[in-house]
Amino acid sequence: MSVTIKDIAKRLNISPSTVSRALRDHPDISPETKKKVIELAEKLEYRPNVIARSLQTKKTNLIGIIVPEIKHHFFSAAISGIEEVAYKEGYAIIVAKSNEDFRREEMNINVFVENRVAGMLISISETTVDKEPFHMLKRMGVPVVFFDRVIEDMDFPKVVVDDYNGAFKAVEYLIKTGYRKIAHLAGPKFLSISKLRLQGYIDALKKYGIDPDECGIIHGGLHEEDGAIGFHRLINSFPDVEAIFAVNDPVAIGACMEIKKLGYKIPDDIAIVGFSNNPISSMIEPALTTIEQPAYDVGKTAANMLIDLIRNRGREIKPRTIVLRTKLIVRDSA
Amino acid sequence: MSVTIKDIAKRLNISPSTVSRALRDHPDISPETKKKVIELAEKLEYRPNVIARSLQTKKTNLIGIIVPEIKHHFFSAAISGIEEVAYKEGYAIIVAKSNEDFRREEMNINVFVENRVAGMLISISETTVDKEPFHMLKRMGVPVVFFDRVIEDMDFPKVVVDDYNGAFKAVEYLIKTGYRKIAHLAGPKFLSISKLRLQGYIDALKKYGIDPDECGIIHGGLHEEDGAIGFHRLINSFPDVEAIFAVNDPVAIGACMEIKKLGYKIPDDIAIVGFSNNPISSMIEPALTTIEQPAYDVGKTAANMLIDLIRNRGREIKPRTIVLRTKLIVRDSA
DNA sequence: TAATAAATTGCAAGCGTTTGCAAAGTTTTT
DNA sequence: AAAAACTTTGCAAACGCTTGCAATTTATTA
Repeated sequence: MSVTIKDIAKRLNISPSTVSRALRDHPDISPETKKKVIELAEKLEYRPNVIARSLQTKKTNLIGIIVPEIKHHFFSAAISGIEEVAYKEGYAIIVAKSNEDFRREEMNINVFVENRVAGMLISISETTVDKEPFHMLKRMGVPVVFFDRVIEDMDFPKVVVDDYNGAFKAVEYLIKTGYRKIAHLAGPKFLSISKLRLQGYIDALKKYGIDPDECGIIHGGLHEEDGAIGFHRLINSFPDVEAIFAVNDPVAIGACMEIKKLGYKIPDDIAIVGFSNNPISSMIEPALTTIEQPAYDVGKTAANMLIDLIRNRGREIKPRTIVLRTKLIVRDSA
Repeated sequence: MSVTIKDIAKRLNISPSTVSRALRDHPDISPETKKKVIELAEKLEYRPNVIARSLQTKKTNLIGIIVPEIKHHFFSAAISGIEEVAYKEGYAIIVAKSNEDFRREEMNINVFVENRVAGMLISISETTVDKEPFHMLKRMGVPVVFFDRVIEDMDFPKVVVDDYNGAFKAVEYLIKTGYRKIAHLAGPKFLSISKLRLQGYIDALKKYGIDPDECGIIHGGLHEEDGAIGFHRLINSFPDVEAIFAVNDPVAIGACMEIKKLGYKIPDDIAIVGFSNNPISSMIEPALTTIEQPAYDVGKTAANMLIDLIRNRGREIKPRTIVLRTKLIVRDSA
């Protein structure tokens, strides 16, 4: 069906090895044969078979990406960033989503291993507790970089945003604006990002002598509906809440909708700050004050780290964590 | 490094072929040897080498996806849908973005061909005019399905939304609500979706005896900024515009921002309808009336078609076009 | 009991490349 | 003119798996 190096060799009465070398511009081959080979290859529309090459060289140009969900803006922007550097460096990306399900995550990891990807970029699901699949990757020597949602105590490199500081800045801003009763709509308890944002929130309150226990911390999911539900629970337990720091923008927006529906005014009755700076957040009414999270850069940085890792295989590289800076974007909701 | 079928064979004193068959549960192999093989494979953490298998079987489990941009909601949702069915059917997806650049699109196509993907799902860039790369795919016999942004006169199967009808419905709704001077912020001229939406707009006007030439058709890009720019040009040429139909939500939203900035009220001074039903559109103020475009379903449908194509290779399948229905979502902007 | 059939297993080739090394041909050096 | 040194090409094995067919072993039948 498709033309191979052998076909070219036969038509030119030379050996496959010569063709192979000619096509890759090997210095051993004379200019004339190179010319002949390349011309015929073009004429026949020869396409190197990467699969055969990979089998031989034991290398692939595939980078595997696992994310909880593709269509969430943070992840799709991160993937876009990864794709950008992967493309420039000659890698292709293969992406899988876990749907926040650790079993599916494990399946995806297996598929990637079986496809012998050069390395993986992983953002774990919120249900991931079993670390065995990741230990397996370690044993197999697969280069892995975690991004955003990481497993803290595994020594793979990580790229995260400064969740703690971002949260701290957000809450500090609220305090300085004059609020005291500042509640937190927190994320899933086991997720590193939730924990860090929660801690930043708590520490900011403490720094200004506010007792977190009297403010209201409501754990929930990461989506809009969780914001609405969370706000309901909040307003029941802490009717005198003045401001809210939400674990992310969707939750903040969900809460906003609910707040407005219940007839409160933002920010006059209740102020609110989100986290992520989703494109949406600047367009809602009132525009959401939030923490900018450089999703695209997270992707690019993680991809660059991974490619370094892949290329330096052998030479030991110390796993390190890169923390990208967040920025407070003040708009109208606080 | 990693353990192979041969390793298992050697340790068990049997032949590689037996191991191969045992692992794939071939009926020829006795239950006892199967058991031995499977147990040892697990103990040694054997992982089949998909690359070697692909080389042998001349099949891969890779589906290539090319989109103009990953982070746009429509595409990320479509990719999510594709991933869903691909996962279920045992395929992995490899995704590349063209950045709306036809040269990069061609590069991506080549990479996919060289990786011998089982098939491709393509949504073309807005700069694509040269069809040669696609003819090449045809010559090579690569299964391809276009989705959303298609090349109309190529006989690959296509999955699109009913752009024409969606546009028609949107404009008809505006007319029935009482507007007459209805302008159109159109997309890039050569894109099928632009053309169809434009045609739907024109035909709806004509049906009700309105002359499109007196309403204002402004061509531009597909992003927010294009909406702002477009509205500016519009209001200069057609100061008495009453309503706007925008080629998509980002453009509509960009126009909204500008409209509000210039002090007009929506929908009282100017009504506006978008296209896509981006998540954003329900959250802005006023909530955007728009046409729902089932992005996730487009992805799923296209993936299913492609997999059919892949599996039926040989048996001729007539390329056909599937048109997914759109729905008018009435909210506050019109 | 010998012949036949069925159940297991192994041999060997092949998928399309790459690559170390040998072979042949050409040029330079002594 | 022979030896040495390049230059250019080809041989053959290898990468890890699959598979048609032959070989072996075991069970069945006449």
